[in-house]
Amino acid sequence: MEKLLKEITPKSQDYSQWYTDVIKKADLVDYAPIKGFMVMKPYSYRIWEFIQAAMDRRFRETGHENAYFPLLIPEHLLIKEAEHVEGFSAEVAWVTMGGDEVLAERLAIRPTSETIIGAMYAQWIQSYRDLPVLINQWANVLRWEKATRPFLRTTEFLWQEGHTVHRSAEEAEAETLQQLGIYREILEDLLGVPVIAGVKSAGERFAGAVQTYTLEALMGDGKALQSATSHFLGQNFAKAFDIQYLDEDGVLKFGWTTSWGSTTRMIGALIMVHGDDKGLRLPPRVAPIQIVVVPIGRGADRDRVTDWARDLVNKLSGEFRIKLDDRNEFTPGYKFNDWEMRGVPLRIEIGPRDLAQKQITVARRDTGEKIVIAENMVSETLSQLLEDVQRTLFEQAVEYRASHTFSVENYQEMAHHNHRGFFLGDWCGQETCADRLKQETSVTIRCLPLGADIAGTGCIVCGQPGQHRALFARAY
RNA sequence: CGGGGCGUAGCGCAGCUUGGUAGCGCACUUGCUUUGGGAGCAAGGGGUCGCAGGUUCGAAUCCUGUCGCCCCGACCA
Repeated sequence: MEKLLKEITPKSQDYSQWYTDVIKKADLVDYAPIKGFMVMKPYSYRIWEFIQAAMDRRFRETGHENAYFPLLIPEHLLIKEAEHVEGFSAEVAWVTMGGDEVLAERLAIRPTSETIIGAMYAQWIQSYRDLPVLINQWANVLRWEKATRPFLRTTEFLWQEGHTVHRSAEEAEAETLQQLGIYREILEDLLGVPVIAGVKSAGERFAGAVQTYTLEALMGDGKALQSATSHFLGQNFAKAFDIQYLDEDGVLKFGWTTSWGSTTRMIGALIMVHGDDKGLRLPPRVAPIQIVVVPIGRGADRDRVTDWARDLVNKLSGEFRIKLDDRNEFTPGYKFNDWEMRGVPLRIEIGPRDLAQKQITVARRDTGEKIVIAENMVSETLSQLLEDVQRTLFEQAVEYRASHTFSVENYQEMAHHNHRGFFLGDWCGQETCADRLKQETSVTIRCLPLGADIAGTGCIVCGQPGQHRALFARAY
């Protein structure tokens, strides 16, 4: 392997520093002049736009519509659902002044919108004929966090939050799971991030939810990242906000609500799952630039090669997100490293030799492999290669996860792996065991994977009969 | 909120111990030569040394305070 990039700290040396280096050097973000906030630069915002587009399409296909609710929530609304307030009170930012005037009631900057949306739904819903209500919102939210990291946890972040109301518990639960399925598609098929679907234990549940479903992904340092959540809220919010409808039988009933959200944190998952010591590796489906073309040559050769490369780019630009790097001030070697750092999936090199033989040389970012393609095969070979990179990145992530997932019969076994990785074990269901585990090892219950049966080896903490098969890990 | 680290040019740093009016590398500008894995030479531009007090003839350097950022933990997408 050739010399590593000087600007990026190797993952093995210091994973956090590696992450910080990559997000900066790949031109994804800049730190904002306010603690805990970041600027998403065009390169990362474009990735977010691809995620948005794919998700939005799936939401529409499943009958949802977008709407937009206010940024500010009056205090009296925020505190209506007791558990919910308790869960969020520590991280709410408040607006107390309007111009020079002190406000009569302080206004919360939304940490999430269940309350204000619930208040509106209560007014909109009268009859069973008004149900279901299936609305999604693309928005920013604010949570006053103590420790922040770009994408993974920032004070302000972008997300979508879906809020639905249903006539029955069954329908609401089905909605909750359906949306979880969409998140899974986005993470796995679009971002190439394999996830484990499960239900949160009571201690990890969303404040005010009856049931929280989650997708957990394994990062390159062996820590878990909660990558999307979907909540069945039962009638908790319906009762707090008086969301009632008159049913067919003439009886006034409370609706059943759900909420589900996913955030720019998914970009953090993307970076950590695929990145390597040379920088970012982007799956073609979300790569702002899928193919970069680097002309090589000197003097007259260079002009001929560049002209030819420009023609090629023009020809292919309808089909691919392709860019010609004809900057004269950098050498090819510099450009190779630069685009690798930024994670571009394929690089085309065109030099005098290629020109003479009517061929192009393609380098894959995922494997580093170089392939020579005849001119008349370029278009179809490139699309195949892009698909192959997309698939390979996902497969590599699946393999990494498989080799870092361990079944354990007691929690001491986790120490053999430095508490890094996914651990599957039986759990008795007692929060005291979960607390003790966390206290001693910083490992938490990420979820109870859907469809997983207990092994019968007893709770990994107390040894009592297991009630659930659980996925344990240290988490971001 | 605890622990650690750091604030000097756009970035990375040296200078501080022992005070004397700021330097190196990269980046940037111009010119020439270069280009199949981070090019070379030459000439340039750019800094109220985080901020505020204090000590001193004189402070990047010493003292006091303060603000900010990064990392690691505890709490949360």
